[in-house]
Amino acid sequence: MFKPVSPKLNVTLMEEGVLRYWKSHDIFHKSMEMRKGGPEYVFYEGPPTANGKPGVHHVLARAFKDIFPRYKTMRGYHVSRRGGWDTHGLPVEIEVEKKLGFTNKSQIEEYGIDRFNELCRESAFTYIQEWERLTDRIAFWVDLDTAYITYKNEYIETVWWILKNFWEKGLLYQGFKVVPYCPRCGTPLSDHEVAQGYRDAEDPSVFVRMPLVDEPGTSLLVWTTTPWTLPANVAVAAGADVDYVKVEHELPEGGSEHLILAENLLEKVFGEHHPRVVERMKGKQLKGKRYQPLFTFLPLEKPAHYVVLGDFVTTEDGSGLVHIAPAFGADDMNVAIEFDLPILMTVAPDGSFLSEVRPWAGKFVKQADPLIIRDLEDRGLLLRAGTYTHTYPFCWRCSTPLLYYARPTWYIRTSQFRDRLVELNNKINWYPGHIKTGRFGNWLSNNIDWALGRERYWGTPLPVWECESCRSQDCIGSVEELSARAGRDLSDLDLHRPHVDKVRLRCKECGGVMKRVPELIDVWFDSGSMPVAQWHYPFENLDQFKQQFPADYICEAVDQTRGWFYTLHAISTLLFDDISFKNVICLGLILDGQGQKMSKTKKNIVDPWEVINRNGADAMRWYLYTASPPGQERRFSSDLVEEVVRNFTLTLWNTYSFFVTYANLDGWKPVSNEVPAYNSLDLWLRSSLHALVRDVSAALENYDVLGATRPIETFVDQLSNWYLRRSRRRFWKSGSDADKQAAYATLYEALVTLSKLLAPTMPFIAEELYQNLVRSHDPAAPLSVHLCDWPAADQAAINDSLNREMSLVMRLASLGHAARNKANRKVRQPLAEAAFALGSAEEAAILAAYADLLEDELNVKHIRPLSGAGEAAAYSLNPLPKQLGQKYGSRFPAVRKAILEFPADVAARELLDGKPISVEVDGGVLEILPEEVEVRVQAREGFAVASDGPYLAALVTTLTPELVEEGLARELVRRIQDLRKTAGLEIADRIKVTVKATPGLQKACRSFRDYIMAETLALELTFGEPQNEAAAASDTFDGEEVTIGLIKA
RNA sequence: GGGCCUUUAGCUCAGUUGGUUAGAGCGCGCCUCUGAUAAGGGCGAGGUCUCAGGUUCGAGCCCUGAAAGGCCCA
Repeated sequence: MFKPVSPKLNVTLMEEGVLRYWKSHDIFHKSMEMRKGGPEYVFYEGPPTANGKPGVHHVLARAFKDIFPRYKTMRGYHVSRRGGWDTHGLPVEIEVEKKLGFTNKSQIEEYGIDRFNELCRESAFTYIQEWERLTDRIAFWVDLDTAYITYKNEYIETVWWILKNFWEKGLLYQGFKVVPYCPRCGTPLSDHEVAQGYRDAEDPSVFVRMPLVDEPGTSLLVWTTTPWTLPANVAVAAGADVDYVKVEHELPEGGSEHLILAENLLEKVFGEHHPRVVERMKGKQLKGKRYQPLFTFLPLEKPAHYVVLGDFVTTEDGSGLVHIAPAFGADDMNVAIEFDLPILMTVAPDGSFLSEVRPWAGKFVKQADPLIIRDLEDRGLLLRAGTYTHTYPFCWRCSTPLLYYARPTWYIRTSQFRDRLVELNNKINWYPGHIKTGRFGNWLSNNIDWALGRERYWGTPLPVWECESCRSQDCIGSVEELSARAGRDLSDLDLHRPHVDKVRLRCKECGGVMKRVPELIDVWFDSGSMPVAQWHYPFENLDQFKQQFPADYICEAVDQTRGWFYTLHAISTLLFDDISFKNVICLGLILDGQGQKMSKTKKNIVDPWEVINRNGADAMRWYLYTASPPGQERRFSSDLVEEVVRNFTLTLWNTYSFFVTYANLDGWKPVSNEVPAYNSLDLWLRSSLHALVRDVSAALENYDVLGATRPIETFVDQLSNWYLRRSRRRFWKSGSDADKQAAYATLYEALVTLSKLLAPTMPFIAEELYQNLVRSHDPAAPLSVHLCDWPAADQAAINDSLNREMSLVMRLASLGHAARNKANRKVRQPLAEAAFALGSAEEAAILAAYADLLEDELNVKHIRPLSGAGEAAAYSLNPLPKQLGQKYGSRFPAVRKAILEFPADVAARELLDGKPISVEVDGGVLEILPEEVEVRVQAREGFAVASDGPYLAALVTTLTPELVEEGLARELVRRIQDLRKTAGLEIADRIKVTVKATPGLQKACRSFRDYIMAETLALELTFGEPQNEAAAASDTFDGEEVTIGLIKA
């Protein structure tokens, strides 16, 4: 016996039961142990931060992460999937700051970094239980017991080891990074803070002459809205492919000068009557031209004041020549690094000019703007000054205009590896493919050095110590090294601030005291180090690391292209000259039902628990897999998930429930030692099933999630709504013949195979089916579907022509139904004949082979082809453009015309017979093949017809008294069955029926007495007034009246 | 401003190397089937395939440009 299955499914109850089963049998760990010794499949978990609640987007990522480890396990791979937690960084600090009511960094220092970091350590796991609960509930199998944690000393030590490696290769250096900075608050602002403070602002707009050194009388015309940055100018940037012109500009005081600017901006700068163009050139021709500096307040340590090229140069505004002050612009700084330009720092951290900038020393830079403009004017360097309105960021706290301001920081010289990063990226398999050369590839080929330093508290400290006296620096790569240098055992030292800051080393150069530099490192370096640091490599676990590097598969959302995807790739490239992941699925964002991004402020966040509690984790997962290609953003609402349950889960469930119900009634058991007597429907289903196994397997091998899921939906639909619908009678009939055995065997095979195909994607329902269908009869079978081997496609069962035949039969059935509808003949009324017109002789044979099936489906007594001679009233020809167009190209219109002018009935006869016709085109004769023309037919009067392309269904709708009687009998059966249901009888209960009917119906009832009794499982059928104790009902139909009573026999 | 993605029915999405009549599901209306079904079937309403050019015998698909939306970066 199978466990009885109700057609009603309580999804959450079922899933929770499965969860308990997995837990009590420790299935997850068994799935890993079982495959020990098998080939390794490596999955890396991109560590989430547990200081916020998990949301739908986390379910998305976790759902996609889960598929392949499960699939590969079933394929025999050993997949240890270690979890991980990202614990450092600003988000954690901000939460703690909020809790403490802090608004700036000095409060943290007053409070004590020690205590502050302890709170951060706790806060990092505020929602750990939420995460564990959700991870568990959605059946993301990841090993959280052994999860790596980025704040552990061992983890940090490996990160130090990596940094030391970079240090020794000369890749770690100190430079400047331009950040949005509030001069009043004295602090840089994060992107998030900057975004809050954009406003329209009016700034100066000045055009300045920069006279060329080697071409007297010629100046570059340069535009800026921040005159205060001009004293820090070191270069002018031009666009390589921008068209520039040299113009002859008349001076008001007489004479003329030459100015260089972008051609596109001539009119914007000078108006319609712009000066005469005397020369044209591309930006790259300007490269290297030297000009006289506007100011010389600061000494230059490197060559400066020449034209460089920058891809950020546009011709929207200004002159197309961009003034470069590396200290005050991010683009400017990148150019400075690229061209090795000096960086002139003219401004103090409070926003005032340094004393070296003599005329304006101590003045706030924005207030100095007018003075600088006047100075330039006095020296004849100003062409024009005006104002310019644009959006500009202000401090959200104090409304001071922000300055872009260079702060000293540490960099990793990743740009040195730019080409290698790109090369290695070519070895990575990206989904969707465009990320590889698009968003990620572009990012790599424009790689700039990684700004590593952070002036914060909770994170991995930069292990660089600097000598107080000689400024020499050392990088420390392990605790052991630190102990040795410090001259004491530091193995118990917490490597976080402030403890590590207290460690002083002796300078190797001068014997002075070395202190650690104040910076932490970018938290992204932590997670990017994860392939190495999770194992505390190379201090231990050398084998594990080797075995688990690189990853076969990682999966995160698209926002990680410049996050984790990049840091993983950059670190492994610099460290090992190798990739760290082979296949990656890059997910799109989740939007709400209206296509808006989910955000706390919009209050449109969908709580995953709401969805899970209502429709279950399987349905949620399935929706995420099937809704759209993985890389695409997807709308999400719980209504859409509910649709999955209704259309897919319940269809599958009810097929399963049907099977179990009848298998139990018949005492059917799975047997494997004999080949069932399959009928054509069985063969078709098995052909589809094994094609499905083949296709789903191939899709999973290719990381094609859509291809691994949508075909299953189609199959389940056909299984339920065609195979089962057409096979029901085979299960109903009493006894146990070979045909019935074949039906059971086929349906059973389909359901068991489906449970395995669904195991990676819908792990719960897969398990539920498997337990009842397999485990209940085979105690020796694996404990769980997730411990099973992946099914193999039986190539011999796959028969493509069978699939084509059946889809023709379905199409004809559909046409038959349409014809019935048009004739207003309901299906319950049997009809004498249905005739079909077909496209070829071959198709006529298919019709004959499936005549029984169609007769049953359409409730007609006889199925046959439409006779060409007497019944087809008219033919028309449809020249098929695909075939003919490809064959004849531009001659197609003429060929088509010739075919349409050919006598249609003559052509039809030949073509339907499989013979070609000859038509004359442009004086030549062409042979047109049957497969190149579709023959359409119209039936003569007297049929109810429906057609579709070459196919036509024609019904004979005239009714004989016998047909009418049979129709009535079926009506009666229908009503008795309804009554059985409402009376609450079991499917197999036998009944006694009493019928009181008007004469016509009573006569029909007598004629079809056996049929009625067989259909309704009636042991007795009597005529007369129903007894009092019986369930009874009265009804009127087709002009007849009836009262039915029934009682359980 | 740059890069990438998206735009097909009221909604969610398919749409093969370009083929003339652009599909499915949900929702809506009418009809129908049913002792597995929360379902199924048929018919209908609902489309300027975002727009404009171009290539082609033929464009939802290819090319160019534009618009709108999204993400990332400035």
